[in-house]
Amino acid sequence: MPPRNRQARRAPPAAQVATRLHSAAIHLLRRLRVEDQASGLTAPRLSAMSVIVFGGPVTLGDLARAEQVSAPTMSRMVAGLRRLGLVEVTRDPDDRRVQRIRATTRGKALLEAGRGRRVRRLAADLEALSDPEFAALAKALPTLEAIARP
Amino acid sequence: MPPRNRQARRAPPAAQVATRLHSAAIHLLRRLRVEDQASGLTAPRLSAMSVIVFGGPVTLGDLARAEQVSAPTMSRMVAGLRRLGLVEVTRDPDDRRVQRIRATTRGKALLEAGRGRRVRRLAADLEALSDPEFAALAKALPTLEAIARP
DNA sequence: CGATATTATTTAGCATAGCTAACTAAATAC
DNA sequence: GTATTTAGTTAGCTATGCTAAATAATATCG
Repeated sequence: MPPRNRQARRAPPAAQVATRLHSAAIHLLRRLRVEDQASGLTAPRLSAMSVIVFGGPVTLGDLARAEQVSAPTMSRMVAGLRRLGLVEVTRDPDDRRVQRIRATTRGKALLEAGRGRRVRRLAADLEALSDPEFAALAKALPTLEAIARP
Repeated sequence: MPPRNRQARRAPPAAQVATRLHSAAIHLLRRLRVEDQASGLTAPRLSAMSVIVFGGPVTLGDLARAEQVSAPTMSRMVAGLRRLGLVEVTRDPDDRRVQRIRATTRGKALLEAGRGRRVRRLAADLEALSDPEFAALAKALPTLEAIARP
């Protein structure tokens, strides 16, 4: 008899789930991105602000690595955010080469507002789901989170 | 007695699922983005190529709307992709204002290769899941897809 | 039918975002 | 105490984003 699949019967292959999950993630975020216009910030700046706000005080190198851009690019971006009063930068007293970048109150508020718009839009769509659909999604959530940040 | 929740008992609120789903999608794609370096294309170009390859021949306006950028921005990007030999552009015979943009064989190959790298990486992570985790994810997939593109 | 409006795209010009190469300054190694 | 490494900046280039204005083709309407 043929070898069992990973699930007792007829589980879709991982490659197919990967393809569809990848595509769904792209389309989901593309759709939610519309809300970002209201923030008045560019996408790279919003993304950097998100790392700064949720990642506590970060160094410039941390930020560049997190955003997968070069140090000079991030250096300039932080300068821009600083001019806008969204972040403040102090020197590390123990190692005076490194900076500690943190969000100002205004910066936090701006990011939270933007995130709120995205999440509220998504939540509204979730409300429209049937109970079993919503339950299935909620049940898969921890696994999705594990996959997202290994 | 208190009103029942949407699920019989203790379903998480939509807002919480939305927050977590949003965050998971962001982190998932941020992680997979690493693979894009190998393509040699910038992120906006890869994204546009994806719309062109999967969306059949598209007009410049379609593309600009899909990518949520202005027409001038997309006009220039298409010119760049054309210089690289990744797309070709013809005029619509019925309405000579509009273009029909389509991927060349080389363009298709390049995009498929990049997508393959991302999907293989994701599939490898999915393989490491336990059977119930994988099953839960597979079960939630259609709902996720419905939410992703309304 | 011809003037006018609308639609699709391009051009011009500006700010931001991406890169590499080369520099400064501080900390570490030897 | 000189040499090396590490963190960040400066310079200079290309690409990506925008708005305003131009061009060209189609659609409208009187």
